[in-house]
Amino acid sequence: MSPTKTVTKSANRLSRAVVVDRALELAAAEGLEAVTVRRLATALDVTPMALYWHFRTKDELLDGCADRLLDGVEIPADDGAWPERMRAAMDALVAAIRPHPQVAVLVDRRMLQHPSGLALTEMALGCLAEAGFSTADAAQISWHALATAIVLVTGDQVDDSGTQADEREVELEQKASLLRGLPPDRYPHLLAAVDDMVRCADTERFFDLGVELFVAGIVGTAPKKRRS
Amino acid sequence: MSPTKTVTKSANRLSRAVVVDRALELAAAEGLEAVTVRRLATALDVTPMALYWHFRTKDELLDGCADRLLDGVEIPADDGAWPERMRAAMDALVAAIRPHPQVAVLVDRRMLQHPSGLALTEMALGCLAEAGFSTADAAQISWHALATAIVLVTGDQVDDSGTQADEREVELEQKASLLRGLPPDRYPHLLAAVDDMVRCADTERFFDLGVELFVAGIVGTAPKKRRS
DNA sequence: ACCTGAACACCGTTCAAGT
DNA sequence: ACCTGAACACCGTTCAAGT
Repeated sequence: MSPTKTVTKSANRLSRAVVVDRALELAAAEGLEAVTVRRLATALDVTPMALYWHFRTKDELLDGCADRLLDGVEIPADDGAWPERMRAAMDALVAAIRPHPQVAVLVDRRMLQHPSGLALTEMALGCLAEAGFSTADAAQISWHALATAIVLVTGDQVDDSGTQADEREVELEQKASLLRGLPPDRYPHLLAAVDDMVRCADTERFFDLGVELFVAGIVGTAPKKRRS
Repeated sequence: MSPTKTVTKSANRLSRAVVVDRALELAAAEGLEAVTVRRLATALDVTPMALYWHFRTKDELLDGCADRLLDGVEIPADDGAWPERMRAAMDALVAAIRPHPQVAVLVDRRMLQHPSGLALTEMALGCLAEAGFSTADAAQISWHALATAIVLVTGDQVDDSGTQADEREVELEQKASLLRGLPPDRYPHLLAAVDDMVRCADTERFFDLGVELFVAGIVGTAPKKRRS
């Protein structure tokens, strides 16, 4: 047999890539707060300090994770009407971070450090300029777009501590029954919406609505209105 | 002299209220990650374990901080057209959490646990029902409103670690000069907007634009359009 | 070049005890 | 009722050392 098949030890050689791999696995399995230098090290069968050869600090490691998500961005074609391009840019970002909701928060810091982040931002700023916004407004709206994408992805998910599936279910049910105890005369709408408040029935609709809402907001606020 | 004036020790008696006070001060001064059971204890001139008499866990303490922010909400009058009421609700929330940007993130978990949070949510759901949204959509939009308010407040601020004023300034300048090194042919809009991307010139405009954008999005997406 | 080992200054929290 | 003290199982990171 070739050594690459038997010698798993040497196959387990550390590198930024495999560390990030494991970090993403860990985050997916037990939440971002479980991604600890020490836990990551034991998961990689290595000393905590081994990681510090490949990353200067833990923050740099987390940046690596964020960059990995941004690597997956598929930059959309930059043609067509600006609202459609704006939507395409947001969809591309959302699609890239959706597979890793636990680490989506980290993308914020890397957006202007990563080629894909820069490309999407440039695209957004182009749309917003075309829409007639000042550069100051455009800048704020573009970062708002990023924040919206992140919030959409993270909001759909486990978030509340590293609890998993079943634990989460009882937690949600507690929250629901607490809401159901509210006085019906003062909270009619809330009581009618308890189930919808507590858990999201249709994830796809959730993302669509979120992006739709955002783009509609820009269109509605744009100084130069779009001709039909 | 009366004992209340001289005996500062007994004036320093612990209570949930004074612990939350100090926690908010600490967060304001050095960031949320500086709010540690042990640091908070030394700031209060007390043993770390003293806090555990008043709060079952650190999370409960942080909930206390969030509740404090929500206590400050001024519930707006629930009359007028729904887009105006929606805006009033968002403005009220933003106004309440703006004074404590560092702890704004914590509000998310408490919104449906706190009277003011419930009142604002009920109001928002009422607006959205009037606008013709399904309860499912309304629920998602209302939590999106909350997320937007929080993101607006936290986005304006120190956020990147507990760095303060001057440190932050050099950090921003680094980011800016990095952006200025980009190829001008590929990133024309980005280069034109570097200063606006890196720091927010007009905070008031930032909040207005954020809320405006959100409400406009709802108006633009609403099944029942508003009659002028 | 790549990793280990021991040590440091931190965390949140439990549990038994003091007053 | 309200707080202290010692202890436990964790953190991220530095620094010197191994191979």
